[in-house]
Amino acid sequence: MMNEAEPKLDTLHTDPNEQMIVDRIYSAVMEQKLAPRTKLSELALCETFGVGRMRVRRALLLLSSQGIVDLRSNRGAYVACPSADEARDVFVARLTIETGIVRELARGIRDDGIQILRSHVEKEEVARRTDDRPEIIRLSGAFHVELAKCHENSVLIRVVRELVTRTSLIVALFGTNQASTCPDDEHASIIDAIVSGDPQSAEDTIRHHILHVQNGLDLNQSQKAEPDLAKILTGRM
Amino acid sequence: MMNEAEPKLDTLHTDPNEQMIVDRIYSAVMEQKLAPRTKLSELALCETFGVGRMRVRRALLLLSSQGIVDLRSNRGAYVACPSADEARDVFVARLTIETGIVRELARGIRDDGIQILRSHVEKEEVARRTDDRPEIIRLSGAFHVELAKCHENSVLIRVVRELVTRTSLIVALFGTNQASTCPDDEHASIIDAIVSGDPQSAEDTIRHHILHVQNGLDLNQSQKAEPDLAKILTGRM
DNA sequence: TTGACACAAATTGTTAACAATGCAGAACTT
DNA sequence: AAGTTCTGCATTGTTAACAATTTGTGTCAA
Repeated sequence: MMNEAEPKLDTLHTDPNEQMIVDRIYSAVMEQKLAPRTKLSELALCETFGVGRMRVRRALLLLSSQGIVDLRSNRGAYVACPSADEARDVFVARLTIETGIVRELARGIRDDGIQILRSHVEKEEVARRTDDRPEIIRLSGAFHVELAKCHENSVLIRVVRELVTRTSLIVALFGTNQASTCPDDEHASIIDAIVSGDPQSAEDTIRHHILHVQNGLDLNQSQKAEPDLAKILTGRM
Repeated sequence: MMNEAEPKLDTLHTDPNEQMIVDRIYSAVMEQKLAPRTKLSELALCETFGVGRMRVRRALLLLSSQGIVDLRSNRGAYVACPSADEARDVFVARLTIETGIVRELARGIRDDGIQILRSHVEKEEVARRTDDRPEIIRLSGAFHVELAKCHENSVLIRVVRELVTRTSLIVALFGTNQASTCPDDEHASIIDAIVSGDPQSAEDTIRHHILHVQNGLDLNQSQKAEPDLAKILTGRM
């Protein structure tokens, strides 16, 4: 029996449908509790969530359709391992979509939206002061989803959530030693730019921010933990 | 026995996987061969594609995750019937994403990309001259996907394809009597704006175009063929 | 005729068994 | 000892039967 690292997913006690399973894995990836290339065996997920194989397989299919999971025929499901090209695609797509979102928000945002964003940044600061690393990572990505939520557009929310999640995988793979998450005060700057009402300024700010994250990566070098090594490490600890 | 309109899907003779099934239904919806609220019974799809129920159910799940199909528990799968709110979301998302795409294309587009776009518009004109309505509809949507393809970004291509398909459903539901597809020469104008190299002009052109399509709809009125009536008509012809 | 109720048929959802594939370790050869 | 083949085990893929729900129909009563 293998004793590879178990996915860090708390067991549920309710009766979850496949969307709950998808969300749980989604969250785990976003919080970098599930590393790229982690094997997601059907049996393990069945036991973790207390459901039949069908539910698990449906959830895995949905996850694979969003690029979060790689489904390899007859070999199982693995947390996705984006290539450098895919990573670039994700960042370009984020630039395209998120700049559009903040430009529109700069033209008019509801007051409660601003409230939510500011309190979100506050939470980030708290997490940073208490050095709660998982929480920092989670909130850091969630901020961008909150921006999309201010737009109140179901399509954009879904797309941004997908892209933020994939960004987590990319950072895990290509991140350099330095702080590999969203820098400290840039989220606050984005809010300020939105509130100022200048679309161009808002666009520039978030573009700078996203590029900042991308520049913290090393997309030209090989990925961390190439397949063979990872296999060795998980096979025999 | 019901004698409702059969889905217009030619039978296949190869051994398709679920992605092929998804693509076929995708195409049928984009070409408006499958109307909203059309029931997609598992048995019918199994026979049409010559596959087992599992493949069909996986395909339907994928389609539902993209808003093309509504999966109602214990009642089956139906071609999606977007609400007016969902329709607005789709158009806002298209504005956000497609303006971003053409702005970037205006900053630099490969020559072969221009070639493809121009020959695409030519095909549209041919189809229009020969009054090939299904082909007009198909090409009209496909143009926007081709724009995304010029960007060579897998994420954006996928999202645009989804949105264009959903737009087909929306037009089918909310379209007024008039020409409910992309107007004649606006696609050519978009190409010209891109080639001119002025991002702002390109953005304005495609924004105008998308809004033009949206204005051809009647999103405030009730949808065509409200549920009850449709039920009556299909139940007893 | 209309409505309610009951039953039958059809369709979807779930489960479990089976088949097929890949993987790992043992045995064998060189 | 290194490499190769073989065999058994574990995991995934598929099928088919079964259960549950909805839907349509027919009967009956008001």
